[in-house]
Amino acid sequence: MKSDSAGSAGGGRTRNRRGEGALLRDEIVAAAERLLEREGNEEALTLRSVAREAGISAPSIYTHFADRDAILEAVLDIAFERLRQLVIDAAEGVADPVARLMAGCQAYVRFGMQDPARYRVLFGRQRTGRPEMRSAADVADLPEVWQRRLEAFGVLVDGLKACVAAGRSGSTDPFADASTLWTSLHGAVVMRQFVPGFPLPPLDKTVDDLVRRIGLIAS
Amino acid sequence: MKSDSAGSAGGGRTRNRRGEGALLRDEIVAAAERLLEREGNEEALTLRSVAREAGISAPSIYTHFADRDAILEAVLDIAFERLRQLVIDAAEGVADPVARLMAGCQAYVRFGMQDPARYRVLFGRQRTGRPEMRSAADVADLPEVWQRRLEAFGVLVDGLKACVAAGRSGSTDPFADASTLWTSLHGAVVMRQFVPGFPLPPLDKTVDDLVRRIGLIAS
DNA sequence: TGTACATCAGTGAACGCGCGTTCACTGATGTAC
DNA sequence: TGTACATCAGTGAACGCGCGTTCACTGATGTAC
Repeated sequence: MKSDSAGSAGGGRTRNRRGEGALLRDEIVAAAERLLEREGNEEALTLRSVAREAGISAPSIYTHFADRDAILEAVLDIAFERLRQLVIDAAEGVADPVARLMAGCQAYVRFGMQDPARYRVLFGRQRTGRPEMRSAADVADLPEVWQRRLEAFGVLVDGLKACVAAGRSGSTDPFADASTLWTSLHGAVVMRQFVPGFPLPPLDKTVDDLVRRIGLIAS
Repeated sequence: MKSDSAGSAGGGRTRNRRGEGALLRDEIVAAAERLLEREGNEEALTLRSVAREAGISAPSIYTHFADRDAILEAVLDIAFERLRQLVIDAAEGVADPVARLMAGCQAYVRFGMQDPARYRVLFGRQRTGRPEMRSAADVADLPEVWQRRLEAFGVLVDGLKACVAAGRSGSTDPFADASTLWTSLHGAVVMRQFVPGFPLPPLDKTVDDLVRRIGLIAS
């Protein structure tokens, strides 16, 4: 039944009008997103499966993407933007620095839990192009590649610094402690997905503990 | 040059004598291990690649393993055993409970960093067969699947309990806190592998901080 | 001790599959005259 | 206003690849008589 060409059931898409070929690019990305959400793993995103999902032939992809990896890159960008927005929105408007930091962290893990496939695209496997560097005390010190993608992390660093400034945190190296907090949140998310039956504490409790303890928040 | 059959260069293995066919099983597992170490990722372990590495034809695998997944299972068992042994060895003989807990945690992350592919086989991707349960206060409460595979985790739980008993930890729920410590160690390891250029703190410093802060060790 | 035979370890060729990528093409649509 | 033509969006068939798995087989080795 499933065929390589055309939208498997009934309709079949009508091709874009002349000059509007670029629209297909968005349709392809949207198809990739749907597929990622439905299948739940990155490997399901093959060039051919994306084409099928989009209701076009496989070669049509090449008009808009150089290769399979280019599609994944596009999905990656969207995912980073989504995460960034969620974290920033959650922190925004919260005045108390501890509550603000907490809200950002909770939003981060919520994204990871509710959108596991997309989270895994972001942080799940080795990527190519890994810039190296020695140290940093601020997000602004990071190479541009990191900056673009880790704005969400910046919220975390700034949040902890604000807690220190307000005398609510005893951290003497907020960048380092925020980094450790970040990797711990990451571990909390991915391990919950890896061993879903294991009796780990409720995630929001864990996040609360991690922020207070790693962030050295005075109780 | 590379051929599907025989050991690509020169020799070619001599087949086992009658009655010693089972020896090939170990050779296959050893080949899978070598391949995993060399290639660094689980996906490199295909039935055919393992056969090539072992210097045998692909169908020969079926005498000893039901299918591709069965090979991976064997590798998995070895990896769990290796991790278990490393953690237990590290903790053994250390009298001070805090130092003992610390030693176990350092051994855990050392395994993860030095043997990333093997670590990823253990904790890197979703697995089939996920038993569910609500809560636990002790490793003994866990289903057998977990017990067999998480003896290393048990060392951690016991270690924290010992700290509490010695009045060195303020934890009121050692199982939960040990769980959080575990997922945090996991995050520290995998994130360092994912973003190798990112200026994260030295891992042993991070482990020290995590144990003291999440474990509520009195300073 | 010699020989026929059963058993065992392992092979080679073949299958169908989905993949990424290429190529020459088709047919609708806008544009120039 | 009518028509030839260029352009553009997208297709269908084909390629070679490595994969997991099957099947009928081969040839050495131990065993029964």
